[in-house]
Amino acid sequence: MPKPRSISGFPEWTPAQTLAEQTFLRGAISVYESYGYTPLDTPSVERVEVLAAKGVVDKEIYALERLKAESRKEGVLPELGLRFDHTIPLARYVGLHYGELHFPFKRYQVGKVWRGERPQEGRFREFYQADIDVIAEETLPLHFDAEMPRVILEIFERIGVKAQVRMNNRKLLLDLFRQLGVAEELMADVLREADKLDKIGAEELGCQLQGLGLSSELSGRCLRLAATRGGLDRIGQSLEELGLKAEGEGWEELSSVARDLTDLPADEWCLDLGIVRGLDYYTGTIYETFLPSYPELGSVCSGGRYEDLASGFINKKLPGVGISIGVSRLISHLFKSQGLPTDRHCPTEVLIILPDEDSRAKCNSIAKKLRARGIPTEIFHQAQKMQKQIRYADRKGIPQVLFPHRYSEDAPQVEIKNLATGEQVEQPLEEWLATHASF
RNA sequence: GCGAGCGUAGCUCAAUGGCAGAGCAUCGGUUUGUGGUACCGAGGGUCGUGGGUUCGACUCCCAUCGCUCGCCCCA
Repeated sequence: MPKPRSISGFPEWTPAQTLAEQTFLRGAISVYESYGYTPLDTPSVERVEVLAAKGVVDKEIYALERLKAESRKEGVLPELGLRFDHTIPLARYVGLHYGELHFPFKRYQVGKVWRGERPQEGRFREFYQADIDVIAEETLPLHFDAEMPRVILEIFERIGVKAQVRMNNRKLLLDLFRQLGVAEELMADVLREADKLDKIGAEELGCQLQGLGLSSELSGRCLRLAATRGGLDRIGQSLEELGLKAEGEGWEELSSVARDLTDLPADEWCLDLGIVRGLDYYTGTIYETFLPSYPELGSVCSGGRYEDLASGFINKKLPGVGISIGVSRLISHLFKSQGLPTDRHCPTEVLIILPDEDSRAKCNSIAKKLRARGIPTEIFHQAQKMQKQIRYADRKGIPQVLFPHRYSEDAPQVEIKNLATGEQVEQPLEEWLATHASF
């Protein structure tokens, strides 16, 4: 028999952790739906030609083949691969089903994606992403760019974790670095480095920029630009100090989104000219989301606007904007730092004690009433000592234990013990249900 | 692709080259209508795998596989 082992980069949680993760996902889904986003569940597998947009076949794409593929030849790519995000599948889907969709198309997709990376802290090869995107025909109102942070902040509010969405605009970013005098051929490298400001610090970034051939004066100005963060006024002021013009399409877009968000608490979002995003396809607003309580975690949720989502698949102009929560990275870090409770090992809210075999019918009838109220209920499986039955509930983190001993159809009295407080009440079942109907 | 560290009980880890251990977890018990704490007890091991050195290897050497953590990259 082979030894059971874990596979690097493929996280596997305990039941308690899985429950916490699934609860988070359900919470995210319910917020997404509250904004009208509709679920989409595309296959895990796409054709490699679809995944390899722009003709680039990345080695991080996992291929899918039969174990004994007859067709495997030297130099011939496999036909199928596992999706590495939800955006490419969405583009393919929209291209294929264009005629059946109503625009703006607002969809969410929660599921696993796969990347053949070298795993390390916070980087997995299989992980959950929870995406929302809006796709429109021809033009997509900027209102949707402002909706993304609203939705995301609401999800983090649910789990009681402070979050801050930082936004920038690709056009503005390019415009400003050009104004500073960064040469076009260096732009990609400069931006890639500028994105690391938070991670490596100003001093190291300065060295890297000069290493690229920037003068010390220019690299200093790039540093100041990348470090610019705050509200609209603050950004405008900083640009003025740097002698840069706050104008143009990028500036107008970013300003408009910012004005749309003025009702949100000031510490939950900001503009940040150091946000770059690696993806080539972002063309407008871009987002990164940070948790102030866990600065070491980096961005847990990012995305942006793209002018042409599906142009490779259909001859239409379909702009979109979307954002994606890196659920696995987030969750695993919260587990490590006790940021998410994992005391519940199962969904059970109430364990019904089984005093003896003759009471089983009675217990079943009580359980049925509880379940009808939406209370996850289990009956202990064997008429064992009470202390064993209660200990079972305690170890699994089941919050309430119900003693059916006095219960009868004529006098439906139950005793219910709260294991957290040790408090025990005796009252008619219906009466207890009326006060505990919703967990 | 590059680099570093680590593989011993379910988990976290000990063990000068000389009998394989602890804590936690699990299970049982401390007189059976009430958990957590405490005490007593039990089960559980091809020391990742293969080779070498040695009277003798968990320990030293080589190889291999795996895991972890960095770098690169991150559509």
